[in-house]
Amino acid sequence: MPTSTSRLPRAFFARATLTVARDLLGQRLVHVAGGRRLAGLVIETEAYIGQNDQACHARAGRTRRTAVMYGPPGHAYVYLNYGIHWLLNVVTEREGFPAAVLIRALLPTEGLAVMRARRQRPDGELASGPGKLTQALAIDGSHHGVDLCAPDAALFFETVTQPPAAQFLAGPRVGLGKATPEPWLSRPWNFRLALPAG
DNA sequence: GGCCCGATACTCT
DNA sequence: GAGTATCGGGCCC
Repeated sequence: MPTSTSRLPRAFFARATLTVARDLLGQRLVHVAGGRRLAGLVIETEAYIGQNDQACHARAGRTRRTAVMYGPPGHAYVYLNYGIHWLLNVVTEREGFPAAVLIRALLPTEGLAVMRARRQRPDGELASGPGKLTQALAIDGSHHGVDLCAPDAALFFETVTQPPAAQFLAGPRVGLGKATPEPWLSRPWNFRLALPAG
């Protein structure tokens, strides 16, 4: 039972990326697909901040793929990784500055039956990774560039007034290739909630 | 439980 | 043509 139905406004995303990444933990990502709510609490995020960040896709400047990251905050930056997996990010900071938060894991809360059918995996692996959660919530390239703050958006974040009891952890970003130089490789820009039993 | 490795397609050099 | 913000199967403890 949702404790609130208010959506995270654009002002939430128009802040420092590290702040947004931390504050997104415990909030709810919702995709209304086929008339059903597919939703989960955000339990892991990762920040990618600006052209100087050598792990950020915008490190080579503005290209066709990264143009969305230079746009207004609150929009979805979705891209295909390894030719197989869609990864969902939310654009942050002011328009013109390329930065985003990667949503890396969710705790599924609504639409479990749909997610199980889509994933064909144990419940603990429905959305426990960036490629897994997009498959579970039916998020793909068609969502690239969509405004998550639009009143009629089918994909959006909801405010959770009672986040789950969990320990907050920060650590280095995951999955960066060896090509990523220091200090960017070890910046603790990965944030997660360690839930008691999982 | 762990490690290794192939899949697969898109972006930019 | 190389590299990639991953996943899951196969294999071996």
